[in-house]
Amino acid sequence: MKEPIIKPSRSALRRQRDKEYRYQSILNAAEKLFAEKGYHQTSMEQIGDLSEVSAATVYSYFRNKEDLLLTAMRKSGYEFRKMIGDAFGAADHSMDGLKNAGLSFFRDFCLKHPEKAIILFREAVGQGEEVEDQRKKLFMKMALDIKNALLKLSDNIGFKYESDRSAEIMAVSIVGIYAQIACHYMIWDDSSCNLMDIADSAVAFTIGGVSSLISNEKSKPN
Amino acid sequence: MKEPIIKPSRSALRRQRDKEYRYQSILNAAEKLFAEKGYHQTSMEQIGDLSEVSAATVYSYFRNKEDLLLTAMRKSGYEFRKMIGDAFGAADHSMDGLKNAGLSFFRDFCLKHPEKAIILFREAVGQGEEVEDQRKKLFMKMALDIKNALLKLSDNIGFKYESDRSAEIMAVSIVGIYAQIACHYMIWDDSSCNLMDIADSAVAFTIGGVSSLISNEKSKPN
Amino acid sequence: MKEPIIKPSRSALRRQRDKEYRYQSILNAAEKLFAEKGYHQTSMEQIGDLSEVSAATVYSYFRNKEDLLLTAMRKSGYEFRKMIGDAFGAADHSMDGLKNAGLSFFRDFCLKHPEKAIILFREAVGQGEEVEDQRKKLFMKMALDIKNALLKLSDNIGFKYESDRSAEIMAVSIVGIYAQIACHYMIWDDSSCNLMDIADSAVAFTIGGVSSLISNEKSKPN
Amino acid sequence: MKEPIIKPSRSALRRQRDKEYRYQSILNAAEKLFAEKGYHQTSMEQIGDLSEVSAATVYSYFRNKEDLLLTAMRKSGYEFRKMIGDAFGAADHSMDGLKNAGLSFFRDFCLKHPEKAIILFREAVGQGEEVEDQRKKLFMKMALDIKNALLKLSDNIGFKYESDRSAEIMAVSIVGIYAQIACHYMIWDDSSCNLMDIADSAVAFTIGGVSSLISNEKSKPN
DNA sequence: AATGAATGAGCTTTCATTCAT
DNA sequence: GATGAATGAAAGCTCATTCAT
Repeated sequence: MKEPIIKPSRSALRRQRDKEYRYQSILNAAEKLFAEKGYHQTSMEQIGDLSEVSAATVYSYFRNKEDLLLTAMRKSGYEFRKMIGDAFGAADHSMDGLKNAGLSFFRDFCLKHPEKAIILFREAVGQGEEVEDQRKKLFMKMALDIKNALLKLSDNIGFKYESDRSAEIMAVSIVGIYAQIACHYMIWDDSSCNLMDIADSAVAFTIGGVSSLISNEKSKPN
Repeated sequence: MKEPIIKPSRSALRRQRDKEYRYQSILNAAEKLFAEKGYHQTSMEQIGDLSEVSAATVYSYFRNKEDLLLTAMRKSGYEFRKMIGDAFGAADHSMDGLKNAGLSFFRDFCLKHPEKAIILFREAVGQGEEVEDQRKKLFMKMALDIKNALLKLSDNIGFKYESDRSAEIMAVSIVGIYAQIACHYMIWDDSSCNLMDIADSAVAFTIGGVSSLISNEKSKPN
Repeated sequence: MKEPIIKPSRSALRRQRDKEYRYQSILNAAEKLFAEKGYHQTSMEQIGDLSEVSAATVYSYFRNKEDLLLTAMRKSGYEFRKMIGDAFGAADHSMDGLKNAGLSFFRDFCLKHPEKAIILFREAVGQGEEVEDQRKKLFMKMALDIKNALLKLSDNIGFKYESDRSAEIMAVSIVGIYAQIACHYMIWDDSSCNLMDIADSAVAFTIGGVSSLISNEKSKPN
Repeated sequence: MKEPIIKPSRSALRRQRDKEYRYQSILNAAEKLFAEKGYHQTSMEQIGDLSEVSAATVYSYFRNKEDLLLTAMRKSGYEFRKMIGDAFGAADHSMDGLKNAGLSFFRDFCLKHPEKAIILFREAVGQGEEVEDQRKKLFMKMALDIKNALLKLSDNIGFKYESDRSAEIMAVSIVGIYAQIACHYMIWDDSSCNLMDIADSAVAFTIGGVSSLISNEKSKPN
């Protein structure tokens, strides 16, 4: 049965647009405040103030405060993964891709959206069951992405890792490296100015670790 | 004039011992609960209940709830550093020492005191200014320890890193790797059973990264 | 460009009125309880109960418990001063005005609002720095009002006091007399029935004191 | 039956003396702190600290905190009454006696023991049922003393007041005057330097009030 | 749809007081 | 008798969340 196509009226469109705009401005406000003052130190009223609505209105866009954090985290996670994926793909899944992905993380993610990095690596940590559960899922996906990239890479070069596990562990390690470097040099000790130099070293370390395992495998029979 | 030497009475000694015991049992209770239910989900009363004192008594041993977290974090941090330092030193600051330190972290720290790892890597994160400040200091010390170990290592082998910075970044990366592996395979996905296998791989990755940079340096003129 | 005139809607007006009503009923409840049971013996919850709101609501109308006491004190102080001022003015600032003011204090202030007198002369005393500071300021204003009345009075009669100080001291004394009489015969020893007889005597004493000083001055060669 | 007379041993005597000394030093500490920081702002521990005993020891000398306040108040009250009585008696219960008593209050009581005045006129006010009850009794006794003095005075001069009540009211008023002047010029506005000038005026006002009523009576038939 | 207002549900914290030693 | 230690009992206060308008 065909649904009658209702052409949305002009005002309905505007309303729709306004709504979307509100949603974003609230979310942005939350991100900003969570990153700046911390999740617990931010009240719903402050989020309302910054996004120019009342605290009650925030509730018609987000289930609750936790939902705001979850959404912000998911969004950041999504961008993280996209960035990594794009960078890796752009270099045909080569070793250079791995390098690019690492540099891109620092250049395009951390430096451009520090608040996202802070939420992902600090504010979403230690905030109770539901958040932790989502964070776990997200980080597992991130690790999986990297693991797949590593597998593709080895495929391309024509070697394989000792085990599937091995690639996974490397992936998890890489996530750890990036997270810690971001935390250390951007969040704690504001070295934003020369973060890219640091990034170079960190990426070199990463590549070194990966290569060494690949080489090791290479020399092995089988 | 001779000061009378006040020999602590037997009862005073016992009281002293009792007090120390209380202090420890409260701190242990807090660690356990923070790790199990989360910092914010734990009330002072629950800590009192578990350590068989009243909440008010908890306050005569610790300034406030934050103080408990800080103390727990500091303690965990201290043990982390000691473990790493001992393991590295036990192998004469050689490359094996680096390996031992890594394995020791997983074997003697994570598996034996998972609640300490959880506090260090999860519950102490995202808990406001003071805690964050202390955490930063602690993690910087941890990174410094590892950096110094790396420097000693290179001295022993007779090579040096491209720069001081370079060693530092490796150290920070190593902290990141360990933290993330612990989080991933122990906290999230309880693979405690075979954590040591995972540890092997992670350590291999670490060693690979370090070696590669050392080798790279080696091949460089000067 | 013309600003659109925002006419407050009917509902907004009602809300405004409701709010004002709430504020008053909370303040009245606090006054009643402070006077009856004492400031420290009254909890925020009890104030909420009596004014039929929750304790949390009390906090959205008053900063804290102290704020309630301060407000109550200020309000009582304002009414005290108004009453005295009116009574004195109504009799053209004559000696009769002084008398009227005294009688009015007992008749219209103490007997009609005993809780206000109790707050002013008992509950606001000895309650810490901020309250004491405000109380001091209030009582100084009260004394100043009376002093000015005394000065006007002497002007009217054509005599002057030995010094400005002298009038001030009389004023302070008068405040003391009224406060003590109220405390003694209304708060402690409920003689409300014949408080006005007592008032007559107290006022007579006051007038006597003032007159005597005026006379003394009169007889002095300027 | 005759009690055997036990001659107290030397050590028992010393113990007795020590105990008395402790009692006084605790009470003094409490007076000092109550006057300086306020009753509620003073904790038992602080009282202990200042008198060099533990808070628990304070409880073997005084029933509770309220008891300390009550004792301090009673002691101050006793000295107030003694001072007034002596001064009045020293001048043969004449009008000069009244004057002396007033001056003595300011000179020998307020200036010498400001903390006593503060406790009597500020800290003991508004502190709950039991304290208020004792305070009432004390102030009634004080008023009665003065009333009796006034009656003796009128006897001496050969006139009488309109009624017994009349003398009582004057007495209460006088207490009020002294209390307020002390509060105003010593506690609030530290005019200790010239408090005696102020005292002169206040006493003059008092005497004026009394005289006027006596004169009034005198001129009346009967 | 937006919001002012109300509140439930906690939580931390303080202290006077007691008691075993 | 002195005291270190423990605690009961509140109290003040905050905030995420709900709901009537």
